[in-house]
Amino acid sequence: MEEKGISLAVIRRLPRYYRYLGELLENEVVRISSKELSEKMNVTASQIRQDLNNFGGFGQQGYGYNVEYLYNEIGKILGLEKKYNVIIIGAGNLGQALANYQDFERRGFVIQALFDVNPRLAGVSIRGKDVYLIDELETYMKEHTVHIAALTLPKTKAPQIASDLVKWGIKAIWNFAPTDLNLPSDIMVENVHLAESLMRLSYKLKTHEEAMQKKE
Amino acid sequence: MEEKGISLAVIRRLPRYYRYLGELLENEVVRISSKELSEKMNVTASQIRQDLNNFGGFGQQGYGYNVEYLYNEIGKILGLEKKYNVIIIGAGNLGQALANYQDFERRGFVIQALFDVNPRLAGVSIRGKDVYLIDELETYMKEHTVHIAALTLPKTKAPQIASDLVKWGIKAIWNFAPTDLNLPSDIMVENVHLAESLMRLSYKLKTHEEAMQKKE
DNA sequence: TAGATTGTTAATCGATTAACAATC
DNA sequence: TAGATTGTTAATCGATTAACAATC
Repeated sequence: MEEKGISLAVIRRLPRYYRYLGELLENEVVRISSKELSEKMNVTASQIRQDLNNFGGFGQQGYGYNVEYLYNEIGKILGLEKKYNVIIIGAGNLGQALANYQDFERRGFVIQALFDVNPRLAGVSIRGKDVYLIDELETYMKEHTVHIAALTLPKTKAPQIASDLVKWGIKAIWNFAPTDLNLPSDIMVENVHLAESLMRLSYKLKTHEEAMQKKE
Repeated sequence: MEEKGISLAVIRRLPRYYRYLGELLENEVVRISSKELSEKMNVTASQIRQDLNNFGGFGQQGYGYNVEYLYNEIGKILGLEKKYNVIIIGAGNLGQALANYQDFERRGFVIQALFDVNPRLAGVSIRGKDVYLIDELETYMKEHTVHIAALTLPKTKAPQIASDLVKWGIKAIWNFAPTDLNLPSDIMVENVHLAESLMRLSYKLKTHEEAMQKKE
């Protein structure tokens, strides 16, 4: 059942397929061909078929793909049929924003608690989730099963907390701090570097403007 | 001066180089070779040299790269010497988190105002930035120069607001709504799809766990 | 000058696209 | 059965790595 060496490029695209299929499902579309989907998504039909066939044959010749079936299969590939317990380290605006985001719970990511250095936040509750003082993190980790920790704290504190979390048994980190965490290779890390994203936008804008000026 | 067809892969890496060089600069490192940098960043020295040479020869044989000079040059490439006026559409937690993020202002992204549908938020001020009612957006756009709009609103509203913004002259959109915006090709869009990022983490976690079980 | 390291060309590797036989 | 569309192999394209001559 298990697959070897799926390329990172494919994995990056999977959630987008999943989103489009979810929308088709909402619109009660029953079947779709790789060609139709490719037109909606602005990719090639070939790529869709290649990507999916990394995981198995989900379609049917002459018919295409059953939307609901494919949606569920991609969900399984992404591990969305499981429940994950998530804690948020750093209860500032961004941490609170994540705690408030209902979409995550729908997909099986259950936010259990938040932690912050600020004693004024400790004891507060955000959407029914308690905020604890960061000092309580070690005890919490020992008493609960935590799958994922979201790091929404300043970059100065992120590396230390991350290695503590690893020590206390965390297996995956969703890192929003603008730094790279150098953790053992068996710890899964997904970075969200907002500043880098904004710089890419800036680059595009600048380059586009220069191209426009050239034309004139 | 202007370059043709820099690949997206290169552009994605530029902000990361910029970040590492910034840290070296803070630590008062004067020069660095592609080899040293490659070891810090976990990439090949070859790739660093290739990437940089897309934009010109910033180094010196036998010496390496001057950290400050290279930092500034990459900053220029990314368009960070310019000031950009940014508005945030959607003053919920995420919008407020962005408004509070000081790093952006440091890099020349000046958040000018927020907009929200919620009348209770209108009139409020976040870190000195006023929140306006969304109805005032059209007038605001006509009276101000706005370079970038960050969309931190529900996906149901994002496409409509995005096309309104285009109509009113926006040139770049930083999209946090979990949907693709289909805008004219001269509008620059950078997506931040948090749910997709989390799904990739879920995939990695699931795949890693399965690999572990297999070993046993 | 000798040593170091770039800039750049060539070789390799991987990912995307095209094509088509298999088959529903 | 004929038409459609997949699954998959082969061809192409692009990105990464290796190598080395240029040169500081």
